[in-house]
Amino acid sequence: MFRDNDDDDLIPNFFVVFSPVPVSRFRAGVSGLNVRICFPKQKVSMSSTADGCVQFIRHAGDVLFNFNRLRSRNILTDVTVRVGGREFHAHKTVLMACSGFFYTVFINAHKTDPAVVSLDAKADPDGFAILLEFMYTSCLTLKEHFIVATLNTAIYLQMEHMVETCQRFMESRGLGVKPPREKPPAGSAHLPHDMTVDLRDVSAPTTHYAVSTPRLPPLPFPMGSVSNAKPLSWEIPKDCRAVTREPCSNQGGSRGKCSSMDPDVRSAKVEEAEVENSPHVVTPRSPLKSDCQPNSPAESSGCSREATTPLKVRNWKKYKFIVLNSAEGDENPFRNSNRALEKCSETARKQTPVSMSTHAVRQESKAETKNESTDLTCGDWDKMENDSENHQCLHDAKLYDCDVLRTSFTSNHNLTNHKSVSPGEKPYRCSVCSAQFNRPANLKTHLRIHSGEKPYKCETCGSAFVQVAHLRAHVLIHTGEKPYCCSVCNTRFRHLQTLKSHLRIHTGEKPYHCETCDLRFRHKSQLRLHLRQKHGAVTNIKTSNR
DNA sequence: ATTTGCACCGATGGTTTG
DNA sequence: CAAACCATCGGTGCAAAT
Repeated sequence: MFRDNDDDDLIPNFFVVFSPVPVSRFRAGVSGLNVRICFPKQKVSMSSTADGCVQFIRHAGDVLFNFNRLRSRNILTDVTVRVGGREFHAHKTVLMACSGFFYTVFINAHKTDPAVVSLDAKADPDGFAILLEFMYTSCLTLKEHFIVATLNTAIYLQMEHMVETCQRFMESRGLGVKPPREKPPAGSAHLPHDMTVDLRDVSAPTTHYAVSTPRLPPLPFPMGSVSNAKPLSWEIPKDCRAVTREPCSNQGGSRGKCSSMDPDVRSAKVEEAEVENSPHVVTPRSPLKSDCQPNSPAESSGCSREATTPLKVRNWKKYKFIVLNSAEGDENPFRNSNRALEKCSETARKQTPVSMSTHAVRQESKAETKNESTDLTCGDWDKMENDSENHQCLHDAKLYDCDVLRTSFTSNHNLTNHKSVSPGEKPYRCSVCSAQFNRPANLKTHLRIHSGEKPYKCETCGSAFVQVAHLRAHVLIHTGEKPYCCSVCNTRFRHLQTLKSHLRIHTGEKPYHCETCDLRFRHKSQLRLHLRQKHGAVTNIKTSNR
């Protein structure tokens, strides 16, 4: 079963190691789970190899962690493993990468994609749960109650490092193992003999077929008498004293290779195994692998729960909103966005006229402070779908208008406050540059420019910012989030201003006007350049429609 | 050479909180 | 009601793409 993590956050799948430099000196972007990093060669000092390869030291672990989160939400899981009446959803690629058994099943199932794999009854569901968790977390939970189940299942799944680890665990606890009651016949394969696989035809997903292993496509190596093979089984002796067991040929050889091996060679291999593993104790060996079968994940020297506890990356929640959050088991984030929108709308109906956008974001902020999972909020919807007409209805709250400035306020109270301080009144003056502000807070923010104070630091790269909004915009680089979508061409942008600028391509708007020669430009930089080249100065830059 | 996207920065003002 | 929080805006410069 899936072990829920203490921290519900996802972590980005990259971690850049470099000396603090101005963020403008590099560009980084993420598309989904892929990261693209471009560095100017001379600007950044970083951890890299001589050939310029940038190593993302947490990448592998973070990717695995994200896979685990996907599994927990049943997103893109493409196989159901049935073990002892229990069902486990997982990703084939992960199973293949960790288990020789699953590798064999899936690599040979290219024509009939198995959506359900039923394991032999000898595979223990508790043991499988432990091993499955290991596959996704790199953390193997060993308990005496389940050690035999784990060991047997590890053997069944051909996870040799798990087998070895289970054995070491048993030895360390003074537990012993009995030899199999029946010595497997020579040449028997390690692959469980009576595995059944339900094959679901892709074109007819509701149809299930049950076939036995021998009817699977050919294995990488000859299987020999698969149907006669007996899976290994150990039992903890009642007296828990260490006992010996006999070498098993089906453990020491390659998967299914013994049958086709020259008898002399096979004999030599068995003898070699016996010598290597002492006369009485044989460590189950991993079957040889085909060319591309991955190694079984090995125990990390630093393996511990602490080591696998993800570092909290606060702003990863934003990425989660778009990619992975939403309700359990729902693969479409936008569907959940609608759900969240409905929730937001419901809330809006109950609210007095306040800004739902701000309100929702505040709720998100609160929830984030409490480290709670939050739904996509109205504000997030704003960022994701700027053209949401339905959303507008949420903001049809009663407004209070200022007839002088032609602005609106959501409460008469704020309108009164507004009128008490008119824009011509800026009583707060900067002692350094004499700039004036209408609020102390604005002056306070301004003063940071002079003091150099940048209290908002990015936890990922260490960049600091004067305003928290700047930090929020910045972290989008790390999360890869591009919340602003062009409704015309679906191009996504990280910043609203960029989207607005982009939309001019579709609308044909050219708001920057040269009054001298009546030329119009889409970007201010174009106008500036024009003025510099044609008129020799940068003056009177005005925009229309503003 | 021009267009376009990106990121940072300073500022403003709506809203909430205590 | 002051302080704080927050979203948003406009501006700027840079660099990649065309």
